[in-house]
Amino acid sequence: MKTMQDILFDFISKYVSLTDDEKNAILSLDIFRSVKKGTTLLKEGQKSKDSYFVLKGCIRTYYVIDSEEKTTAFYTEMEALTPPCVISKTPSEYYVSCIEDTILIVSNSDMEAEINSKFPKFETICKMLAEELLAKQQIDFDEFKTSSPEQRYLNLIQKRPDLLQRVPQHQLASYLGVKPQSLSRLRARILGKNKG
Amino acid sequence: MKTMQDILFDFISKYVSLTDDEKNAILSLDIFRSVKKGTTLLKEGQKSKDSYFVLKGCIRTYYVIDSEEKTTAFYTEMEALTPPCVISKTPSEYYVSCIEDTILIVSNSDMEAEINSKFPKFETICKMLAEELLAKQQIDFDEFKTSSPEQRYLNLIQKRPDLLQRVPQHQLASYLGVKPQSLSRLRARILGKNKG
DNA sequence: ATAACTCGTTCACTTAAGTTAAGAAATGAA
DNA sequence: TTCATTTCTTAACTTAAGTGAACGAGTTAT
Repeated sequence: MKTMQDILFDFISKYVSLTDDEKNAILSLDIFRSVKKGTTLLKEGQKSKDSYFVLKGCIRTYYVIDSEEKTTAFYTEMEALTPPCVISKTPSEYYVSCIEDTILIVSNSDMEAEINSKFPKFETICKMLAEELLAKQQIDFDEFKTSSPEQRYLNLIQKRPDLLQRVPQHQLASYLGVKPQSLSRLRARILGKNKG
Repeated sequence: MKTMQDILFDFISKYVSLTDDEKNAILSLDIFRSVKKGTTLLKEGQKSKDSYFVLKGCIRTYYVIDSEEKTTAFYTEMEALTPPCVISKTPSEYYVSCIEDTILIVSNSDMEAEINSKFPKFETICKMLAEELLAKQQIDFDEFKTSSPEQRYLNLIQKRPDLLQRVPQHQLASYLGVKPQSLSRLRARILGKNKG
């Protein structure tokens, strides 16, 4: 049975190899955190220096626009989120909350700077991660722009089928860029096509 | 009158300060490149290690889907593009071409690795740039998801009014996620509203 | 147990985007 | 210049998403 630490180091080993010293330096930071379903990690208007890495569970980001929640992203196992407000050093424009009981790595940007100066290798990890995420997100954005809500939904079934199970429909809807009623209708339409 | 080199170093100075040695190391790479309007920098299916930084002019990325061009991004002065295929080391899914006579910095990922090992400071620049771009793109994506084509167009007028002047309508249309006819209609609609 | 909510679905109606086609205006090439 | 091509707009029609309302199923709180 893998511990959370094993999971973390397995992940990092995809990018660089770490010495025991470096591993201990990471562990000494005490960054693992367990949070209950429903917990809000970041609120609109708040300032924060925390980044999140999901080891187990699921978190989502959402805006409140005209007193309506607009969910824009889900982060599940092995996915990382650095809210834009951490980079821009301005109050957050959105909320981050847990939609399942979740185990996270929470890293503070000050702490990161410190470990970066001690172990330059971490700068390399972070750079690679950021570049990889940027490339991935570019592709996601391009797919979103070039497809219809129905295609996006079918695409989601292929790429992240787990989300359909673990996320409420109305949150999925805004993630797909439509209203919950439209997602219902769109699903009924697809079902009809497959039958007829 | 600013030279292209001045423009580059002014930009970098926003992130870190460079010694003359470091500046010379950059210049010795011979990275400046002038390209004519219409030049294709990257084709679908091609492999490449080149990243682009626009000093003057405008480049766009587009997919060809069902023999139709789908423009997904424009990069203008002081904006950088590292195509996903450079990160993933797979053939490119899209085209990159110049829509104006353009002056670029073209940097090769091998070359970057070399200069990174000589001057660790560059790793820091790249990391900051990547993180900043990631944050910026997250916000762009969120705005796209949470708004209608009309809102996106109005948003574009606010945020990148220059694009309306320098980019053909049909390229703007797919950038906004609609067909050219819909963009025409949508613009007529907005005009009508403003007249009353 | 019941009342109040939330969630997902459905329906009827409105609004806007996709589609097909046509024509005017601008651009480029011979 | 002239011819051909591309670009932009408009229009009529189709399709799908937004809106407001209603309903039942499942939760939560009292």
